[in-house]
Amino acid sequence: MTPTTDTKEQIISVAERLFAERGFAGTTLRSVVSEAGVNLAAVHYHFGSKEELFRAVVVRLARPIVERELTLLEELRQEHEVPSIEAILTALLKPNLEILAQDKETLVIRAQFMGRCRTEPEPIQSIAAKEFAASTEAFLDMLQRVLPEQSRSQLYWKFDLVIAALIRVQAEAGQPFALLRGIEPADVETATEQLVKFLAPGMRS
Amino acid sequence: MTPTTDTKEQIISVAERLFAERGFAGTTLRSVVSEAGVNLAAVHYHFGSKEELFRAVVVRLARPIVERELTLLEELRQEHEVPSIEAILTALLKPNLEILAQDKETLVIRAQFMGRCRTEPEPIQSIAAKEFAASTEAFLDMLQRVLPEQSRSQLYWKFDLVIAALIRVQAEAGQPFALLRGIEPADVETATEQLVKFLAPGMRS
DNA sequence: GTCTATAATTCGATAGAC
DNA sequence: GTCTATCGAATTATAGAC
Repeated sequence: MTPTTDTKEQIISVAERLFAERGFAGTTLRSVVSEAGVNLAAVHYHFGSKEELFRAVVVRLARPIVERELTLLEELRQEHEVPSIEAILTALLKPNLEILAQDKETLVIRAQFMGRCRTEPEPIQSIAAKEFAASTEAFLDMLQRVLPEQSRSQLYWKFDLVIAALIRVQAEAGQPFALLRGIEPADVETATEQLVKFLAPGMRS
Repeated sequence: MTPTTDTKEQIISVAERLFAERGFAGTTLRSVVSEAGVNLAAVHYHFGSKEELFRAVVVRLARPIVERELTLLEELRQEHEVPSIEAILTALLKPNLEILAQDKETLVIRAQFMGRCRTEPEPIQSIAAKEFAASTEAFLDMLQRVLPEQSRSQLYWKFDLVIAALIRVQAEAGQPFALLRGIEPADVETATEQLVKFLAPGMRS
């Protein structure tokens, strides 16, 4: 590890937490560098601007999630001609909740950050959307194969509500009565199952 | 109408839209007064601070919705000892879709604003929660009577996902593939029914 | 790469004339 | 109630020494 990498990663980690807690506009670079223990100028040296720092946070978080989503979807396609709704939803939801549990300390932070990505004003939201939405069409196509009797527009708003539920679960993670309360992998497993159970019947109706 | 009321209402209306689009921290009072065509000092004269302006926006939006929610819930209570899940969800969702659909121009704005209320950092979120959550306990109690076998925390996160779905439907209203495309009473009726169908099975599971 | 110092702007809030 | 003018603080971003 070079000192550069340490500083960059340190900045990204703190920025991730503060963006998650306070949003983009609510987060100042001074608060980031203060908590990161680095100099203010380091942000502009390594990232160029506040906006590019946000992109760096998104990229570090989104890439492995989207990758795993597409992998699970491809596995599903090879195993079954027509998978179950539950299996498809699990392939969508699990990577999102799973990756949050890799590090106990950052679970809540990353969940909240992902929720923020969908609610930030432009052009911030688009920065996040480009990294996160790579798998959306793939999931819609798969759902259409399982539910051919439903119109595309019907699948569209239902899929939208699934994402809304996921985001809400992520954003509320760690709260007293939230679905995703804990930090153990078992909690993520349980949360995924319950969320699938909650959403799957509605997809069919 | 006194000039005072006009100015106050004008500020609230513009603030509602800008808070919805850019969030609390992302909205400057200067942008509000600029679009409202009033003086910067008028905000502090009428509301005292940016935070109190936010509260004024919340109050104007939330009060009639919460009132109608509680009315429908009370009617339900007098009609049936144990109402159906569908009836309860309808009492919750219909006022929200109904009121927002009264004016097409403000529909999306108010929906986005309601979404923001749940994602703003403290102390902003609490300001909104106090006005919106007046009916939350009533609905949770009613749901508990219909679903006594489910734990309170389970009902809590499920109720939370219902609200998340509602807000998403509102935010997407008017879009080509959205569930709520039109603003006619028939559209609201249909959207409510479909949304209830989507959510009710999950409440039982 | 990291630092200090500061430029250039913008913010919420206020004082005081009218 | 509404206005101009401005304060004091905070912001992003940069210049330049080391």
